[in-house]
Amino acid sequence: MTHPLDATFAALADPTRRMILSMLLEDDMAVTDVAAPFEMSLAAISKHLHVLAEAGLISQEKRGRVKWCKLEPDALREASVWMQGFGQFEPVNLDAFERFLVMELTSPDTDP
Amino acid sequence: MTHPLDATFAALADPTRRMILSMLLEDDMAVTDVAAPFEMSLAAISKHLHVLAEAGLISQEKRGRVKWCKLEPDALREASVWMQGFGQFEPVNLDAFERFLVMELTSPDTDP
DNA sequence: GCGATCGTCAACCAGATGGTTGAATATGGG
DNA sequence: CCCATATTCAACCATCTGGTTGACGATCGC
Repeated sequence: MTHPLDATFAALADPTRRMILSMLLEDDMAVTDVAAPFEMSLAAISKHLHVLAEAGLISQEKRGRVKWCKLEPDALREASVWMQGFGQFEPVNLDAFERFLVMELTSPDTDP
Repeated sequence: MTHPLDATFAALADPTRRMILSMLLEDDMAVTDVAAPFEMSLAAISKHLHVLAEAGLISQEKRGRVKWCKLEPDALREASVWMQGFGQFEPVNLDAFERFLVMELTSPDTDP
């Protein structure tokens, strides 16, 4: 997996990771707090965060015991630009985004 | 893999598949013609096209012996909307898109 | 009808992915 | 110093992925 877009899209292909990104939209979070709402182990979430960090979608900074996770929205720009080339570029619609976020957050993320 | 966005992003995570989409931007193509520029087998390309079709990114219509592949850019809209929520991205820049396409097309897609 | 062309299917393989558990490494608090 | 907290590491496992090859079913041209 050499092209940066490979890593970006692969990272976005997992619902747990997309959920994490949505959570980080609100505010920076510690790893443990990121993991709290999920049913999987902390180690699994740690791996997911590693994937997101490798893709440049988040950054992580350790302060004391706590590793803080921060959204890096710039990493989405290349992917966004790539995708936009394929459609009729309607203006960005944040209301639609809110709807999708709600859909994501209300749909079962782990296993029903 | 249940959420539609899973399939969309997973399909986009492969450079061969992104290349195919770029090719279909130009015009509809038969499976054999899609496969021509790649070094992998026809069966492999057939699988890639299946993945793209499952994700709704292309449609396929068989006319006679030939199966025509058509880009379905609408399928990118949900993914695009989802992504756009993460940043204030500058207005869509088609020149930038061209640059990325060129990068994709000039960078080795199979194995250097 | 026959042979060539178009495309998929099936079986197989190596390697990546997503999860688990248990041990290990810091760091902070009292 | 000791214990609890925060996070990762290592080993392991099942499943998915992306590729191969060879056989197969359709369809076209003649």
